[in-house]
Amino acid sequence: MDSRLLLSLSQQGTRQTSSDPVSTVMDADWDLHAVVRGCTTTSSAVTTTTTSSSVSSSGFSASIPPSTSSIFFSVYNPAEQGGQVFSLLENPFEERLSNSIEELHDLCKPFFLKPHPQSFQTSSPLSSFSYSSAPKSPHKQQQQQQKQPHRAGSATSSRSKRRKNQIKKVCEVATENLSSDIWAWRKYGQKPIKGSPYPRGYYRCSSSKGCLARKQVERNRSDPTMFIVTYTGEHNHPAPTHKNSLAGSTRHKPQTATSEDTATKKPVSPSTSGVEEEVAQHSAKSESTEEEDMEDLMRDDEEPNEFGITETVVTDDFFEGLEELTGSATDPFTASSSIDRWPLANNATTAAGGR
DNA sequence: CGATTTTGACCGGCGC
DNA sequence: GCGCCGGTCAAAATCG
Repeated sequence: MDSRLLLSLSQQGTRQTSSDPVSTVMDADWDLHAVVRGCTTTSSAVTTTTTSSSVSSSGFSASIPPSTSSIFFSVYNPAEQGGQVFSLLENPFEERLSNSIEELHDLCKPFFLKPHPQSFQTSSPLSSFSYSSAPKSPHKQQQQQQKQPHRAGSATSSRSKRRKNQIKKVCEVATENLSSDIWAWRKYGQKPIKGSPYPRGYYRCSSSKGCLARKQVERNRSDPTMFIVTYTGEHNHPAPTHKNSLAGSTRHKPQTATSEDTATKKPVSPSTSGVEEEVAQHSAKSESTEEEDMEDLMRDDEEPNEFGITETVVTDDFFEGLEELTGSATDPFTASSSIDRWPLANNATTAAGGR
């Protein structure tokens, strides 16, 4: 029902005070925050990459569902404390959208034109989406590669400096689209996050053993219908051509299962487990068709969008911006139906890994 | 039997 | 230097 495309590119040197680990990504002088919010009327209509009003000069592309009823782009430079907000209502994909997209594109140019020294992976849909920060130190990847069998002592080197300078891609994904992830993910942890009522699930790519890709899924506290998916690392293997062909795809549990069930079990979308499982279950019905549709669309396009529609490249100020957007600009569509089920998952999960 | 999830513990980055 | 907290590990449980 509510799908949004939230695009946020940020480069900033004057980083806003944020302790969020996400905020360590970029270093530059300006910040571009493009928020595209689409509100689709039906959950089945969500995924479309075809009408992409894409800003793709450097591989960045944004797709907007045709049924989008309203779109907001906000472009701001935190250094100036200001910004422009393009509000596109009604028929956003007509002239005005294109105009605004162009505007946006112009605004983005400085960013897009920056060289991409390090794309995440060429075969991944994310690659079209990825940006690269100064490759200061891919610590995490190194750590993972060096991963040692014993945690104590020897493990120390493997985890060192894992947080800093880590390249992350943050996406806000609607519940319906959590299943749109084409990759196979295996959950390896879950933790309650301070300040958030919802736990965060940690996933790694299960398609390939040495794959360094990581994914974190967390429910958006200000908009529980949305999930914040953070990708780190990169896949070292091509994306599965078809979801059903995912290696080591997740198992299927009967409906009784609280967690794994929908999410990881759907052969198609293992990505949605842990936190989002309830929601995934909730939307399970529509998923089959939805995904079929999407795959059709994907086939039409060159590359599938990993998240269906709602993708976000976010760095530093994602959550701040998010709060502003979802908070101040409350949209009626976010009142969710699936939240009700959340407590279940939450209960089941919060106990996990906590401390 | 292999793959995945669950979950408590551990480790280290980071802020104070 | 200390404590908090996020991220990861790995054993156990579970499932197909």
